[in-house]
Amino acid sequence: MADNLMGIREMCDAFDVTPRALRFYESKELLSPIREGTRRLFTKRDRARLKLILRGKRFGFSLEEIRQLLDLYDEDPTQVTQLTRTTEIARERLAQMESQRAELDEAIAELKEQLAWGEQVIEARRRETAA
Amino acid sequence: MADNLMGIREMCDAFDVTPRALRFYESKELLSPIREGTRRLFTKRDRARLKLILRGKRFGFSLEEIRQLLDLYDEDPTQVTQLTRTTEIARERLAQMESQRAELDEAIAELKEQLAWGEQVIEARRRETAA
DNA sequence: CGTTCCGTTTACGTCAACGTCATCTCCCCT
DNA sequence: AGGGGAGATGACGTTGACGTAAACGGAACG
Repeated sequence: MADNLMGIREMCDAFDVTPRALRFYESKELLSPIREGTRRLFTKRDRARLKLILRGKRFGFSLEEIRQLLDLYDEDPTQVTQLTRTTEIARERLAQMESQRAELDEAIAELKEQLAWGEQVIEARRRETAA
Repeated sequence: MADNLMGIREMCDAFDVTPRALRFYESKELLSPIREGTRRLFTKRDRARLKLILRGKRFGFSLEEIRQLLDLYDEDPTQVTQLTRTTEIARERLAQMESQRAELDEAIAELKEQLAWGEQVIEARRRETAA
């Protein structure tokens, strides 16, 4: 329970990322490990954030977008104005995501059509050859 | 029937791309317009290929992947094996896209939750202030 | 004490898919 | 002859997310 802190190597192994990536995320202010001298010690907060970072990446968000979402998660929620701003940002992102989803749906539908066409042609060829 | 050939401007207008893009595709060997002196003349083959290129891009293929598919296609468009390979690749891509969409849906749901939470907090604050 | 690791900083390199100049050549119009 | 466009050819710029190399510091091992 005392050992909340992880070195960079442990982090890399735990999350399958490179040290360079972690330093890079820190430089972009997505992580803020504490320093023991010059070395980085990652807290449980850093680990939670990294998890979200990696998930965001899988979703196709840019690091900058992820940073904004992270800020949304932990920005001081006592100020109504701040909170209002962050929900605005969230709503924008949501709109983007939904339009992205729509585009993706369209592409999927189109690709399926193509696929069906291709398979049909293959089938026809096979019958020709067989005859 | 004689005027199979299009200048670069016509191509751009017809497909809504920039001249730079067309030259770039040519440099990457995705297109090979004939030359009248120094000028490019795009054939019907180029137009067919460009159509495929743009579709490929909508599907999220890289230009390099598209080039390979195009090459595969005119290596021998009558061979079933080639067509089969293409549909295999397409199916893989489709799977990727669908999993991507699933993740996106998940992310949208989470973000919506966050949003609802934020708005609820704002509402509560407002009532506090009003009281 | 020397070597081997792990870690740090600084800084330049990379890849994709073009955008954006800067120049240059032709051709047409008046 | 002068001007205006369209098109061509370099060649450098851009953005995002790191990779990679250089040069250094401290700890641990034998």
